Amino acid sequence: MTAKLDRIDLKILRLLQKNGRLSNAELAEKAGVSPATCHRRTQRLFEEGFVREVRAIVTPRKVDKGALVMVGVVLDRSTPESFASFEQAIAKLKFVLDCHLVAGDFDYFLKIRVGDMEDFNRIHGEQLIALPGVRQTRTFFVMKEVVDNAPLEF
Amino acid sequence: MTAKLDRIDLKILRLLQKNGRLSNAELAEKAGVSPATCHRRTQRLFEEGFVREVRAIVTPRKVDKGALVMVGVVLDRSTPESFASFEQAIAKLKFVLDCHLVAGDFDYFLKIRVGDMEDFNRIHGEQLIALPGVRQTRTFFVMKEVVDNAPLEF
DNA sequence: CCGAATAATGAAAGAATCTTCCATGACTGC
DNA sequence: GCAGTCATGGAAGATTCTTTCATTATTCGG
Repeated sequence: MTAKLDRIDLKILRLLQKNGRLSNAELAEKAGVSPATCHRRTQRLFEEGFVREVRAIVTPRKVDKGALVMVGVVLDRSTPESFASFEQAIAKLKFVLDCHLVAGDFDYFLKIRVGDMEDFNRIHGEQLIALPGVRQTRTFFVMKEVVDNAPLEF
Repeated sequence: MTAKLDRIDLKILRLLQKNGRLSNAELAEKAGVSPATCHRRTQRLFEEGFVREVRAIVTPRKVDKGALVMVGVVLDRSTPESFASFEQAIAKLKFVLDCHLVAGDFDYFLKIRVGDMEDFNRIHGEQLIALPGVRQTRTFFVMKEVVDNAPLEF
């Protein structure tokens, strides 16, 4: 990383992480280089995949997705086919923000956003426990979002 | 929500969620309105907080943060002071992406990004178990990121 | 159903920005 | 020291932003 990114690249990355809609002119000024140089640097950071995407982050509560739920999942069998089948199915569920295969007491951890508890209970009964190979789930309702999706520090 | 956002607003929000650096001209064309109207709509969506922020999402692996760990935390006491103290301390730890107070077997769930397991072990020993009021932690190393930080569907 | 008031729209235009070209300066390896 | 490579910033035409304004659509009381 340090081999590929100098101080200016890091500055651009951090600025864009804070405000992805900065104009090239503003970015250039804040980074301390000319607009032309800044444009080239930024383009490279995108092309080489340092920036995966630039995304507007919508306020969940404003679009009726104010409830957050963490769910631990245990599968019936720990076979590659079982995992693949589960992962294929979960990728289609739009309310799943995170799905991670983990080592420990669970097979998967899910992070789910829905409108409210009632909403979740319906989804849990109709969609989650119906996923292929699910033996049991453990639900952790989030009562307070202390830190949610903090920007990456580097 | 449906009362405040019409079809065009929703289109703009979804387009910006997919590509936060779309120019107003491109946005206007894709949304099917004039640049002037699109500009006003977009400005309103920002001003009224429908868009929390626009952020470049940096590829974790590219900046030596390729390892993801979920951690369940149990505190010694379940008092308001105990929670407040923990939350205040955790907000200062830059490697913590998520920290949520949950109902269930744990008090908090953490989502943490570090360089590798060794990195995590040092952090766990030096910083996590040293947090105020922590009785025990349970670590779930992420072996595969099936879905990470998916965009909100609405 | 009407009409007035309010709100939203798109064309237009000056200001700002983007994006590329190019000449210059800096660094590298021999 | 020197040739080759690379990064830099100025310049400028093309594009975009952002506001103004006249027009159209919508709302609401009567």
